[in-house]
Amino acid sequence: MSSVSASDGPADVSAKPTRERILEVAERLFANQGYNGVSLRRITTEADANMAAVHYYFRSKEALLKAIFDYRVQPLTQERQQRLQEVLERAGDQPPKARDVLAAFLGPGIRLSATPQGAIFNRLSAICSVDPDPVVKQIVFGVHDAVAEPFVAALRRACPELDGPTFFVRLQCVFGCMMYLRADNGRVDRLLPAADGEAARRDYNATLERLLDFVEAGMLA
Amino acid sequence: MSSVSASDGPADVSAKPTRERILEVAERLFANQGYNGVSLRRITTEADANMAAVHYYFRSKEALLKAIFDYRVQPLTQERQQRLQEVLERAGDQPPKARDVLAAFLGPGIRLSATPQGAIFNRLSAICSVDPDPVVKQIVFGVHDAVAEPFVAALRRACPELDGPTFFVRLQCVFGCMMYLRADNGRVDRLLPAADGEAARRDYNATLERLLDFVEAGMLA
DNA sequence: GTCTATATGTGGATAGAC
DNA sequence: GTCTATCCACATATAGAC
Repeated sequence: MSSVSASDGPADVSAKPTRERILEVAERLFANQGYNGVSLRRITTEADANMAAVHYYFRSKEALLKAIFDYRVQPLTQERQQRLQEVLERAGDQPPKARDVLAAFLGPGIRLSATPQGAIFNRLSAICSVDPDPVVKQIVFGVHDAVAEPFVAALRRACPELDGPTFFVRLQCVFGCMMYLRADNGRVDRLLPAADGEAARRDYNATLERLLDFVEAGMLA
Repeated sequence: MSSVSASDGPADVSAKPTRERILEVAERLFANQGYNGVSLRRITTEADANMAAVHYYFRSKEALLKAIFDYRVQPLTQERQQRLQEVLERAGDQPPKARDVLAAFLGPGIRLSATPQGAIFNRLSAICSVDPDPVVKQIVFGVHDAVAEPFVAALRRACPELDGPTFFVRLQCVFGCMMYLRADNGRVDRLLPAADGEAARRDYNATLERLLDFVEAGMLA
């Protein structure tokens, strides 16, 4: 992203090295049309490169997707882990508050939508997390499992009164809410006044609070 | 589904007419690997037919997917509409209860998972609803919009105190929960004891109640 | 109605020049 | 490091025999 010269903006993409141009274009196209919906030909054409460059830099299409996720997920994971740690330290020996745990996990992802590039990755992440292709599934689940485990353990401690299957269903609901918001697939826009969707998207911070209100109430019901 | 002769079960698929064999196999394969992840060759091979039969009966791959949805969604829509009407009639001039509206919309879909064929269609429906392919999106959104609109209007009346953007986000959460449960993508199974997931899946009726507890609390928070 | 054979297009991957 | 040209597998769709 941050390249050698001061860039004029996302449009001035040809100033960056070929490898980064490919990464950016692939991320955007995958986010809009899915991994299997975009050909390497299309990516290289729009990145002002050629097919061979992909195999030179990434070896394969699959490895290109993996590179995108590795690059983007690392800072996300770090922030999540740090926030969770703070929550757990504040709680001391007591179980943490459900809302705090949820905020530590959901916040960094939702806040990504503050930047256009982050919003693109959010859509990519959400789309890939339900992609039926085992290649895609393995990459996405793999990069997220490490950070999801301590979060789930903390949330479990925050809701000790729930039985196992209930916690299972509710955790699915939490993932579903997060996924759907990050995917932002336009379904609800077809059913509600356009102004409401625009207002919600304008303030991602309020969106996070609204999401937390929803999932906190759901987990504590 | 209900064919001429008393079938021995889903394995005895060759007793049915070619058109129905293709429909069933395509539904199952699409549900597991997505529309673009399955070739007509694979479908016809497993349905004990050949490529040309698909074009004879359905004209194209896209029309085959549409036929699956038309066939499955019709009874679902009818049940949803009837339950919603009952809820509205019970409420009279008063706004309906949010939980009743949610139950009318979510119940028929979740209960589909009671039968293996229904569970397959639920996965298909969920996967396709986030499929980035515009062809797929148009088919799925199209068949569901008609029934979603009165449901959304009723839910809006049940939550009059929410401002527009908040209702927008919360409705996205409701769709996200429904979608994720119906997709049942195995993500949460990787993070929780296997017994909890199995127990939850065994009793789809309890799953529906757990889902309703979650989304009702979320909408009324 | 059901098949084989094939037309036609596009995908990922690679060889080899520069 | 970057390109052109090409290989090969597989996709949808269709023509035409039976």
